[in-house]
Amino acid sequence: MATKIRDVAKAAGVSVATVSKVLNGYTTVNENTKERVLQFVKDMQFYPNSAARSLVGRRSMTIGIFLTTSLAHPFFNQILSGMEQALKSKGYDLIYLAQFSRSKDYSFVRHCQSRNAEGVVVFGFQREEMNFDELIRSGIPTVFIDLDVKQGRAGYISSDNEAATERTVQYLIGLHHHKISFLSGDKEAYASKQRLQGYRIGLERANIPYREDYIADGDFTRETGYLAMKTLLALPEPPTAVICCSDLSAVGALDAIHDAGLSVPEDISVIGFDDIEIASVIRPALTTVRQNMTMIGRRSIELLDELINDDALPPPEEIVPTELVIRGTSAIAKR
Amino acid sequence: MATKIRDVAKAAGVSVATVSKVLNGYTTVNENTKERVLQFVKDMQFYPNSAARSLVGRRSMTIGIFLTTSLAHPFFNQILSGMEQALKSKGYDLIYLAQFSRSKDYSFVRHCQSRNAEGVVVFGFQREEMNFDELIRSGIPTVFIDLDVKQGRAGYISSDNEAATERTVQYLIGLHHHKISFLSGDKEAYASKQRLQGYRIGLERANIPYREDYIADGDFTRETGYLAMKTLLALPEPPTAVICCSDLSAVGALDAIHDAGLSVPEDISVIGFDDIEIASVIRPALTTVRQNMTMIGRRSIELLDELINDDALPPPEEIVPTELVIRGTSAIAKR
DNA sequence: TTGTAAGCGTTATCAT
DNA sequence: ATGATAACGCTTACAA
Repeated sequence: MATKIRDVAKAAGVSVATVSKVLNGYTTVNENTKERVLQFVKDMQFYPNSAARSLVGRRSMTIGIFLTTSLAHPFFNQILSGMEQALKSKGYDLIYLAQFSRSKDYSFVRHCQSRNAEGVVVFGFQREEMNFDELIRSGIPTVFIDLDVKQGRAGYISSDNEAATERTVQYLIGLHHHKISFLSGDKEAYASKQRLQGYRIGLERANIPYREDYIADGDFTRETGYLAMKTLLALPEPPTAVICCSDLSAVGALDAIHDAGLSVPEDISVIGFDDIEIASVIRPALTTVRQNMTMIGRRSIELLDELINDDALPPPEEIVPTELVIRGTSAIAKR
Repeated sequence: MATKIRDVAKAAGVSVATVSKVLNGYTTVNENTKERVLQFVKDMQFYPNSAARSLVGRRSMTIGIFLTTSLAHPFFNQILSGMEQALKSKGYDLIYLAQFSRSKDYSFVRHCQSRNAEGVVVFGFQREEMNFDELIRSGIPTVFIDLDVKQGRAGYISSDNEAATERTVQYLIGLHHHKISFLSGDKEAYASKQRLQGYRIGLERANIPYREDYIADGDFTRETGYLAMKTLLALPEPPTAVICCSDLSAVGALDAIHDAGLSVPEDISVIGFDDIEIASVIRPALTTVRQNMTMIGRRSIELLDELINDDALPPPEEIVPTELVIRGTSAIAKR
């Protein structure tokens, strides 16, 4: 059986109330008693039962996470790894709310409450995909990753998608590209929209007209990247550079380009997004926008912790810088 | 505020005990009352508070997971995705025990107890790396992934590492390779040991002598794969085929081979392990052993569930089949 | 078939 | 400075 507060109290010759006070940092306890109690807590390896704690309304030190694993999340490891540091230093454990379902009966809020989660991180969803309104209205501290919700007690964190593509466009223009395509991820995805926006701004700043036919649809996967690139190549005036919404779709685009007998970067420059491991492994290595997923993971927890500890705090909105990593798939435009 | 059992009872005009009985599947409750209660439970979106439930000794429906994220786990997503299905169907949520620490004071057991985890999955550790003895002795149902613990209430699940490399050796011998190297992962890792064992058996069955100098050290990463391959290439009689312990180290090996001015598969055949996305993206695509991580994830939860529900159950030991995926980095040995 | 009430381990209020 | 004790939301004898 696990050690209980009662056992510790008995051993230390004090009441449970005193032990509890020591553990909860009350200053009204004698220094000597405190020392003794702490010693027993340590020796007896007393870990307070979190259920009992939650029940009396004390902090549960639990953060919930809602996740779609059905989608491909090539970097959830990195996010988790980033989260871990923050969770440790703030003292939380993380509960993956697997019972989440898409059925009408399901309630985010009820689920969180039943698990006594103090706050929740949401990752991998699109805005309209789920009924997040109930969650947002509930006042449960929430941090969305890659979804711009900023309302009540719900804020978000994401990469600087817009700035990233704007910079990428500038970079390509610097290489004398004028026919620049944008290979979109899922058009409904927040990240895709932001990146498209940055693309438009980039062109505008350089006085290059925006062409509808230079926008190709995809959904972040290699397969759609391939298909989309084929379409672009079939254009009467195909692009000399293409900005992709993911490294995977960039790989698909590269496949299509090779199949068409063209070469990269001589004929066409290709830029990815994410900087997953694949990017540096393929030949030529992929020029891409590196997302700092570790940072996003860490900060998501830190932001949530702040939200939990201060209910007057306005919803956070944090944009994490990306970095253009120039490798072998981009070069000066062919004359 | 969240709906409580008391609220439901009041609304349905019964006692809390009756509601509880309905929820816990007691048969001693009138069919009509049951229906009515269930209707209210649904309408009022009543989710029982799991802390209160755990406290009275009922099931917490919580499974813990200990993980090293410090190592690279390119497929934790897949494991999690496999787990998800099983968690859903069995009704568990998964708590990531982030407060885990390597300090002397830390106790796996206490941590699990304090969180009321009914069982725990352990992934990414080596046997001697942590003090698992306390956990194993505690009687907490435990499933280790990729670590052969089978004792008390702790069992394990892993790929058929040994058979996998034995089959790979056979395959290479079928291609007339006789000088076959083994590029090890971390030598202390369970998976590495098993794979080395399979390699030895494979050679033995074909009456090919085992050569110490054909074994190269690594740690699953691209960097050590590169270094190890360099060493092998510097041998007076270099191998014509090399079996790597991960796809990443295979990529490193390929780099070294190219740097030496040799080509794959013409001069040397290279086989990876894992079948991560990179394997099918590189050119030539990597011949590799595919691990079914989704299956491992799903089964780890199912096994744990069985262990939880039957305390007479002997510790499980489940070996998940792998599959040799033949692509472009393996060919008939050069004459 | 239903209800009453004790108890799970902890915190917090109120005495002492 | 310390200790009794009610309360948290639920399950489960036991009583009715």
